[in-house]
Amino acid sequence: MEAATESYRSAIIKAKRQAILKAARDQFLKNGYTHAGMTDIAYDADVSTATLYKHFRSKEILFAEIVNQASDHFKFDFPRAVDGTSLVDSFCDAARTALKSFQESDVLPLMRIVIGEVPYAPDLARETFERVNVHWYKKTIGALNNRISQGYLKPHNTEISSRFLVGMIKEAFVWDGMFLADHVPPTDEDGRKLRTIVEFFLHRYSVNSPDTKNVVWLRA
Amino acid sequence: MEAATESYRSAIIKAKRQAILKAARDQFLKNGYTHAGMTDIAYDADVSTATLYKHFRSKEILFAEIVNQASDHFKFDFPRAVDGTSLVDSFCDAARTALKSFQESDVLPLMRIVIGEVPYAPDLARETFERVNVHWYKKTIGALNNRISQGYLKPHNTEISSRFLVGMIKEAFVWDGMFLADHVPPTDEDGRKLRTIVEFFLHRYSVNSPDTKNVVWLRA
Amino acid sequence: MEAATESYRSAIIKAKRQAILKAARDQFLKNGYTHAGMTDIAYDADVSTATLYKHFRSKEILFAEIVNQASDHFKFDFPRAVDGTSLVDSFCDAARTALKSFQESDVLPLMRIVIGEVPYAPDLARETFERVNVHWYKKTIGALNNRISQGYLKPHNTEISSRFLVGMIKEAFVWDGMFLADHVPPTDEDGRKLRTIVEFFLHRYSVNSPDTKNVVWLRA
Amino acid sequence: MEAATESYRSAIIKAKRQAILKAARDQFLKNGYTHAGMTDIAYDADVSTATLYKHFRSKEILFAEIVNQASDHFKFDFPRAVDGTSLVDSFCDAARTALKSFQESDVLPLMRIVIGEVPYAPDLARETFERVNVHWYKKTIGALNNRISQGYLKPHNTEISSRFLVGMIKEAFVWDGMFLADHVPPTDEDGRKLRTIVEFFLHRYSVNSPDTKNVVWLRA
DNA sequence: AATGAATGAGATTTCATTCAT
DNA sequence: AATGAATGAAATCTCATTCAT
Repeated sequence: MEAATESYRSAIIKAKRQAILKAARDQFLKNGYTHAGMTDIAYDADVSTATLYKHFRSKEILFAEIVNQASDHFKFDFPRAVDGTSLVDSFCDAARTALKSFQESDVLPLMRIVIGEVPYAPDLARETFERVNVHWYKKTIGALNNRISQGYLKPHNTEISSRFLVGMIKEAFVWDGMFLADHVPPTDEDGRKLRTIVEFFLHRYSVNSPDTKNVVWLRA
Repeated sequence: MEAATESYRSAIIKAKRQAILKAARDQFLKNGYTHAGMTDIAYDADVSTATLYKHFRSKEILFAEIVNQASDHFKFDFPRAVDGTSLVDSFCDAARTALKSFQESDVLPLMRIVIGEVPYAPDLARETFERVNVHWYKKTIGALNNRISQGYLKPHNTEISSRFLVGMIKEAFVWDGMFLADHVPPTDEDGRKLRTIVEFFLHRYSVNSPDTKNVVWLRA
Repeated sequence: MEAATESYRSAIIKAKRQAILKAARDQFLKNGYTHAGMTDIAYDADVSTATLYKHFRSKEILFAEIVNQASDHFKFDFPRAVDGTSLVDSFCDAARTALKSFQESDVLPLMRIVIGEVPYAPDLARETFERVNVHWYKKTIGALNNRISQGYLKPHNTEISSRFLVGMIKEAFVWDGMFLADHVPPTDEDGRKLRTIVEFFLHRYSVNSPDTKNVVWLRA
Repeated sequence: MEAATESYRSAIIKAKRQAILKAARDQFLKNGYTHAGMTDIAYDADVSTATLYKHFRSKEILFAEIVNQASDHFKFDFPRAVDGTSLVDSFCDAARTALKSFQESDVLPLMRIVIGEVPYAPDLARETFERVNVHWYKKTIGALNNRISQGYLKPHNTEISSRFLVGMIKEAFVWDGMFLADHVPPTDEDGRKLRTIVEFFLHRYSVNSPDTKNVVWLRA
């Protein structure tokens, strides 16, 4: 009986925690860090401010939790290449997976806030950078190394080339959204855009792209 | 005499205006938008708050002025290619020019704040985006078109390729600084890094890089 | 027990709210709307400004509350006529009731402030007008209609005659107080003044005052 | 020559004074006393604040000047009765003259401000009361005494009866405008309204209205 | 365990008036 | 005589956090 009561209670507590997190996320997304009020968050979560503070010792901690939760959501794995898929298609699939996860995790508007708070919460920014950006690099590096060992790509420094690939993808799909609140990523042409990027990338690194070792660049 | 007096007075006024702008910039850079206090700015500029408000009608307007000033500073022109320079070198020069202007204009830490304020000052963000990002694209497009018309690059859609080039440069030199407050751009290896990017770019678009029209990508 | 605690707490809250209202009223009456400071009100009510703002979201709302409270207090009913009272006496009683309520509700000095704020708070002014002036008219109209149906007054348009009666009473007892801060309504002679007004009124509308249908006004 | 220059200068000074008064009036009418800024007034008058203060030592004095100017404008004289006019018509003419002057002097919106500032500027309020209200009474008393001495009205205390007459007129035409910013005095039916009031008044005081000395009021 | 009223400290902004030029 | 930039003082309001109940 006691045990049942215990677990019932803890279920309620967990539910409240979730309600707080949801309310906080909404507030942060709507109003930014500073203008999201703890009082409002508590009100939206149908909880007293005291309870809110029982769960999260400070606003900063609460915000960090939200951001970390979102960046957890961003942790993705590239899909295995389906047999008979062209190299281009398989890279496109991989890129699409990353982008989809990025968009669905809603991490971008939170990143905006994190970036704005860099002077005040540098550690959180660093952590977010690790969880989002570095994660993306690492996954890409892994995939590239994999293709190299399978003989599809020329051996090369994938730490650098991964940056090239991710850099182009972010430039095309992410950077604008940093500045433009209502920026809706254009899902229609995504396919073509991604394909262009991937082909550009393979021009250099695919094993069956022509060698350029002896090319002498023109003068200009 | 009158004119002299007039100019002396207006010189003082301008000096005060500059003092305010400097104090404000420092405060914003140090504390971000919200935590930079108008009182503190006035104090640092050795001016009463009332005077501060005579010069700038609101905090928002003051901040916008600072951001616009910085992004004005970012307006650069690519250098003309010196005769006998290799294509690679000339592209590296151009990229270095942009990066140098970017770093010297101190626009990055201000962009952080602008991004944090996107929900509250979307217009400022959009304007900054235009002045910084779009400016960078346009200059690059111009340079690329120039090289194409001179026969150094294969004809192609430079709207897209410029994004590739800028995207890789920003990934290498800018993006990290978005999140890391104390990020000092590694000026030492800049040369090598830039060169790698440029060479990667030329692999695809230089007229004397091998054609890949008939390449059939492997399956994977 | 819980209920008791609850009611104890809520009693304190109500007390604080009352303290705020009292302090605010005093401040407004003493200094007018603009010169009454929220800080001072909070200080007088022995409460922090934050608490003050928890109770009343803005100065405007606080003021409106006070005005509405006062005009609620002004809501009066004419006394029933005691048997054997002369018509004059019963009208005087009625007028005295209205005046007494008006003075005790302290609505006049608040009306001064409301009037001063007409351009800024037109709705409050309109509402006050309804609650005070219109209320007075309506009660008077009801009383007049009542006397008409009982056969004491000639049938006539009471919408108009009520204005006459109220207008004369306000001219005699209210209007001066609009302009003169320390104006103490002269309670001594009230009786005589009121009686004169009432008799003047009955000269025209009492059933046993002579008919003037065929009077031809002199030329002048 | 000197004299001419002198008079030219003083003409300019007078013009500036007028510009200030006009700008100030507009500001006060638009924004009320407190929110009308001296800086704005100076700006609108195309004059420096220092010059403004040369002309009017303080805001209070400036405001008083404006109000007094308006109430000067209200100083009217009843028209002489045209031969062959009925008593009613002549009273209506008189009342209309007063009302017209009241409306044209724009004194009402200024009176609103004066009333709002009673706690802060009691002397101005008292003076305005004298210039507007008392002036109105006195003119009316004079006219009434005149009619009495000419044998048109029964001899009586005109200090009291003037109040009755003015009170009813103000109730009908002024009072509402005190509270309702956009209140436009209904010029269409003015005639009928005024006539009703005047006839009501003459019922009691005209020499050829029936005597009521021996009327015994009913009981109720 | 939970409440939510209360808080201290600080935010931005506005004002009538002065005084060096 | 005239300017208008500068000011000190005060205004309203908001915040994350605490603590008596």
